[in-house]
Amino acid sequence: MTAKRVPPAQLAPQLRDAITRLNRRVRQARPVGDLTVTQLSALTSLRLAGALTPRELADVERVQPPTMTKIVAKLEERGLVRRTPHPTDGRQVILSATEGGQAVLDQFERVRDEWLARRLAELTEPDRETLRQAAEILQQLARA
Amino acid sequence: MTAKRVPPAQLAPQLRDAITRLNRRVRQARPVGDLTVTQLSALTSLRLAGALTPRELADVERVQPPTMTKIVAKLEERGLVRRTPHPTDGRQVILSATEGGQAVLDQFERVRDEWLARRLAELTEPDRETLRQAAEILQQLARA
DNA sequence: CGGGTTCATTAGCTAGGCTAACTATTGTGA
DNA sequence: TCACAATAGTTAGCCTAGCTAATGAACCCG
Repeated sequence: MTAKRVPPAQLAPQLRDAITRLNRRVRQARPVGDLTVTQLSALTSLRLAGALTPRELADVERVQPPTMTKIVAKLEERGLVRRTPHPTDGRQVILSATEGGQAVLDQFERVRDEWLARRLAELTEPDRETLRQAAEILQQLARA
Repeated sequence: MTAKRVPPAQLAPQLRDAITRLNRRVRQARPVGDLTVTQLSALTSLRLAGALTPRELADVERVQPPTMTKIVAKLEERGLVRRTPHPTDGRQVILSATEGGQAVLDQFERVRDEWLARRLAELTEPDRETLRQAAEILQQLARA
């Protein structure tokens, strides 16, 4: 794959379409049970952090608080997340993954035949390396 | 950025989260007027192809026909897309971009201060090259 | 101590997807 | 030639994913 200098204004539509289409495809493939990608992502962030407030989790996931309220409600309904009162501030709650939530994530991390992992396994090593680097840059862009 | 061998099962969550978060961000930034990213993408595909049936456009955009029916209805409402009867098959319609639709896309292609284009302009050339290559791979994954 | 700020939630909305079912049209085989 | 199967697009209904504005409870600061 030879390098071609593509100006940002031309790369933007290409990247946007790629992101849009892959996102659709990824969302259809429920990686674990019937959790949505959004729920899975929030649960993963919660587990990585140990505990977060709804506002913090919303920030990490790049959504507004009301959206996170609903996501967390679903996870709580399924027993995957617990809420505890904030030790010093009555306005806040502390969220953490329950053992059930951790188990779901453990299972997810071991899945090798999940759609995206399988597709990635079919790529060449250099292509995977490109995507690994791209993932970091894309996360950076999302934080901008 | 040194290369690190990351197995596919580990890369999958990283890539998925990156895609999910950037997709959210990209959707908030309406690149042209008040067209959504989905509408813009469909209109772009239509313009590139010259004319497509709803089924064909749905295939290109990786959505189901009922979804494309609704997307096209919105574009038609705004006078950006026209429907014409199929010359030989009464079941089908032919979709094409109107002059208004083409003008919108011309305008979009000239926008340099659109959010994503600006973010990309701020990256290093090697990072942009990584994303250019990644966009191709991601499109390929979306077609899988 | 009162007003402003913060936190999370609720209400209401749009967009984006899907499946199942439907209607109209075409194609095929007996 | 006709009946049935298949196809194309749409409609209905549903769920997910987001947002903003408003609300109530709690906290902070002058």
